[in-house]
Amino acid sequence: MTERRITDGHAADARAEDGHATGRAVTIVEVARHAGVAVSTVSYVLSGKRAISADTRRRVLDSVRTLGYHPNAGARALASKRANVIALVLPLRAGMHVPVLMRFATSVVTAARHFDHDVLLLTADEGLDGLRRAAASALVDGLVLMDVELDDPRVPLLRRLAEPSVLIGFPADAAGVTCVDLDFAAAGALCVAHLAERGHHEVVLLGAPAVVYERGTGFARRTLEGFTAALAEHGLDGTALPCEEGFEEVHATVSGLLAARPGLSGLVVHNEAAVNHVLSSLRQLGRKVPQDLAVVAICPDDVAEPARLTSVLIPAEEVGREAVGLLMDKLAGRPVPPATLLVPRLTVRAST
Amino acid sequence: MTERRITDGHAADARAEDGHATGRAVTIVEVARHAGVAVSTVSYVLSGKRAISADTRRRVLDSVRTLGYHPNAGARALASKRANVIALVLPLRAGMHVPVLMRFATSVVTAARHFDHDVLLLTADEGLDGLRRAAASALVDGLVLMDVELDDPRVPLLRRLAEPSVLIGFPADAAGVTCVDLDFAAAGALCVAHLAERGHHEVVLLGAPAVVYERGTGFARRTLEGFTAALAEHGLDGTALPCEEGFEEVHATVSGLLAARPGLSGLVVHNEAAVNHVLSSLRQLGRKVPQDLAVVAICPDDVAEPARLTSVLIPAEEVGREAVGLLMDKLAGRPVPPATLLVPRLTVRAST
DNA sequence: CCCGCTAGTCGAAGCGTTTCGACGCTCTCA
DNA sequence: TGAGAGCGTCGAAACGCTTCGACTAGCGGG
Repeated sequence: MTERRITDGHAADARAEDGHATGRAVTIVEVARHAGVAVSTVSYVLSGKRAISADTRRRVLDSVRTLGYHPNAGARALASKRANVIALVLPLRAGMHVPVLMRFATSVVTAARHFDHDVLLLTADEGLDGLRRAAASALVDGLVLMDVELDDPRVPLLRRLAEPSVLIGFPADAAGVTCVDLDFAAAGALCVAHLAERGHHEVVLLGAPAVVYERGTGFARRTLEGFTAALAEHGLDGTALPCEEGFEEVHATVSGLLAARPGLSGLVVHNEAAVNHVLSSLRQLGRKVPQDLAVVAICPDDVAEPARLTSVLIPAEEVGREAVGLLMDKLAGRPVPPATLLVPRLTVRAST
Repeated sequence: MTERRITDGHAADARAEDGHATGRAVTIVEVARHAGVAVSTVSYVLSGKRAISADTRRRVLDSVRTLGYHPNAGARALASKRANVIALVLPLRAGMHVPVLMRFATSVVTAARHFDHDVLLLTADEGLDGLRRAAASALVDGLVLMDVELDDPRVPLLRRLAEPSVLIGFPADAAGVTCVDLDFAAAGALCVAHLAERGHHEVVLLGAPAVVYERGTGFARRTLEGFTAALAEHGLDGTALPCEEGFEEVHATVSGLLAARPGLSGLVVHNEAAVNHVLSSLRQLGRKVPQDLAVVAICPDDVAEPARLTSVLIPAEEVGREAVGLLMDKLAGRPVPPATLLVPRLTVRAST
């Protein structure tokens, strides 16, 4: 533990008389008095749940503004049984691609704000208790979970929670839960179709590290299935290989692959950590992209863009937005589809 | 939703059997009845704010457990005027080093949980209104802000907010706010001391791009000061140079530097974007690290580690923990120092 | 022997909202 | 012309918790 050093100085307690920022909070009672109406009327003006005359509404809103009224979140939650807060459960497991995670997170926050909700951050390491606590204490109205594993212990808990939830990703048994994700099978197929269209006859999928497949992670497996099916459909020759993430391993894999398959002309890379190594490796081996070998990646835009890679992007923003939308539907009692697969889109750049 | 439920006396619910996860929430009234005590007694057992006999305490805690009671967060917040939630304000500006950001965030969450607080995620793009809203609605008890700019518009607002806050980083005018950060001056000095100890006599600091110094950014300037002072203290020869971030510029700077200072044997790099370029550049110029030139970096571990660089790391976890600790102190009315500087630590790797 | 303590418990008054039912109105239409 | 049907507003009852003051024992000191 690092000791801390204290610099001296003085905490000057500056507190300006600058409107609504400090001091005891304004309550709805004061607004009502100021506007000359009943408390309930103010509430109805603000919620719009009953008709209010234009004149009254204006007076109330004026008072709200001049007094700087903000409803007390706790009181509101208590009375309405709605906290207007959703939980975002983030993994902090290493190995996740952090920038993508962050994009998910911010898109969830932004989307939630559109529905006048805030976001409580839960980390996965608090485990089941965290979820239980947040739900049972009515701290949150619903949950969005990221990085769902195939056999995720949280899923059974979610099923029996009163609070609705939406998963980003698919567990093995998705019965009774709502899931959103990119349609990775379609993404795999799309890459193959693109290469087929470009006239390639022999293509290989370079995927996640072997351990990811063994763990049976959903998206890796689904990409593989889509890829394989599309291979057959388009009558192409090819196969899929796991791929580690260090440069040395990638280089070994790539050179082995090229030696074994002299006819290989297309590569699909679904491994954001390895994709740049693959390119370096090809360069070192004297293969030009796309002349000698076409490369399509399935990865976030901020990886594909600088490398000028043709890619299917991971639409983080869209997924987050969709997840929040679904959660809001569930909160409102609207029916939602159990599974939402976002249609992949391929962006052609310089690598094919 | 389960709206009605008539329970008389002992409620034999499915709830207790299946881990208290579903159905209408248990209230403190039910706990009190079950334990045969007054509601207030239950409250005091749970909060420890009054003496309770061992026997009563045990009975109450038993009831809490068997009923699966979780206090309602809204009601608690309303009655106690404490939400037990703090806000974490994250920038989503591009250009931030995202993995570091993430480490900050998780450490804040973890630390907050230690104090039985949760974390509400606010993104900086909601701007001042977000802060104002969260504070005024009593959604949160306090705020932790990251990525504070020198002339940050949020600082004046914070000064006048009733809710306490802690900044990670220093604004130009830090009067009236509480700040935490790594002690960059000490970090600069530490690098010099390390090189002096290794017998180097001439060392140079490669810092942030010139524009950053011109803008007078706090951490860059503080590193420079520490570096310069330490140079004098240890009787070393040397200077400091700004450093752009593109490879070409770095290469030009480095080769110019080596030409101008044939005696140069140590380099301190405080620029996480440029540090790898510096290494490549030295390699291209045929200088071996550490034989011909020793290099110390001030950068996150995940940059230093793969490059095997001796470095002073940015202690994200510690900063987050410290920020939360300070915020809790302020919430408890304990006095806190206006500025807390974390003592830097140097990790020796292969580059010196 | 009474007084004042302290430890342990209780009852009840809030905390600031939402929401339900009720109450006048004013219209409309039979 | 009188019975509904809205509309617009109000008052009061929740919501589930914390906390304050009060009360009862039991106990040591003057």
